[in-house]
Amino acid sequence: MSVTSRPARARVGRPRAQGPSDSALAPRDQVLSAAADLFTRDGYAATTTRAVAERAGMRQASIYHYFAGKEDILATLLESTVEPSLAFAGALLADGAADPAARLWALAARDADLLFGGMYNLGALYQLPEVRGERFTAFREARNRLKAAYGTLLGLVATDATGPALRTDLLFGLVEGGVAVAREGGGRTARDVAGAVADAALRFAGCTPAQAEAARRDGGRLL
Amino acid sequence: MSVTSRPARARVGRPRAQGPSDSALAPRDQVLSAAADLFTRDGYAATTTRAVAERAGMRQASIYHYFAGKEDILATLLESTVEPSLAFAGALLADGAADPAARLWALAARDADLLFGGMYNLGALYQLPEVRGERFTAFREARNRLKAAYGTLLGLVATDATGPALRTDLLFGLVEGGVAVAREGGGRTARDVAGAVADAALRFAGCTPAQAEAARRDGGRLL
DNA sequence: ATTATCTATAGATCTATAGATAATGC
DNA sequence: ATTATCTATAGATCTATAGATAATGC
Repeated sequence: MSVTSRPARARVGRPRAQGPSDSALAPRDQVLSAAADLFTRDGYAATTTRAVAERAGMRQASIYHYFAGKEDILATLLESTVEPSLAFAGALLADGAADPAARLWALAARDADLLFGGMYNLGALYQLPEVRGERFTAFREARNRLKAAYGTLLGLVATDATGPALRTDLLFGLVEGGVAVAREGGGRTARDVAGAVADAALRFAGCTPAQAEAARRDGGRLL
Repeated sequence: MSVTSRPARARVGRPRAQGPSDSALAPRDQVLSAAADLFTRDGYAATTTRAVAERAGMRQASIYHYFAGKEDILATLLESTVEPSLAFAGALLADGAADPAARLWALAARDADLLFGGMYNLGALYQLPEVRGERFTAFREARNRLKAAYGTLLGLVATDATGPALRTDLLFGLVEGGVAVAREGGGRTARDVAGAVADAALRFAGCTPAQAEAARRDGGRLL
């Protein structure tokens, strides 16, 4: 969802039937933003292209000027969501000087923030049943690379190596499970939930309270 | 999904076009079973009533003999899934003699088994976006009662009372997050995952390894 | 008579395409 | 000339209902 700024005036092309948009987003990003809202709330199959277009302020057919089809919109959202987490994970893995527990905390905190700290609960997209489809293989591969980064850091923190793959999956599930927690509402900020998730990740990795405290402090500097 | 046994012969009513079913299930349960399979795999909106009926061995219109509509099928599945967990939780809460950590372990283990230990990954139903709809209020209320039971046991185990509601939500999310882990496959049995989830719940509650070991042993007897 | 099923279909979508149109750019 | 949009619609569904039918029960 690259937020391209829109030229202030001089809009080429036929005007919109609903009147001009007051959004600061480029039209393509208006579509993505509308789709993020609706897909995360109502799911992919239950969201019609008409609903996406209307929320973006244009007619149903007009979204095909920007996307080849409905699946293309979801694929774009998924890939642009996982990318920043993946880049951050790469940087953390390369930073051999920092404490592994601090790096794990930072990865979980940043990831949680990206998953459900924004305007939309983008992490909910990951759990849509449609994401298992072939069109989204590139996204799933990126997500697996992110999981591998969790696994590497977890291996550096937790010394007992019982079922490392399962432990990694559970840790990953813990972070992504924060999505459901954040969605419950309950008057909590996403930042609270993200922090609690990152703390739980340390506890899960077997840190003592003292170690966790230090990791949290040092991890905060890595953000 | 009450598994009513079917009379061995003497089938009243017009025969099925696809020939008689070789399932041991009553027709209504064949529909529920088919729907559980498809809803958990493909989601609710993406599953057509035709697909459910065909998998159940009958024609699309015939499922309306057993259910008022598509939503009714999902509501039935949801309610019958949460009920056993809720009954077990009630029994555990009443059992004041047993160690709280052992009871927490037992609740998580049993719940995980019900969520993803069966033939279908029924826990995936809980995360369908449609479940937030009004038709499923009764289910959501039952689920909140189950969450309250987790909260009560967690409060007895974990002495530090920082954000008890958030901690409960995270713990609940950890257990339900096991659904996604079990779905990944990876050659693990659901029982492995359920055990790992229950262990993680104890670690999350702040148990030391020695306490967790004892709780696991005693909790196993409560199942 | 009762039951479980069937066939047929109405009415309401939903996605994607075809082709027109109303702006600006040159 | 190029662009972003529009209107209109084809073709493919999908859910639910109406009413017929082929069994058993009495």
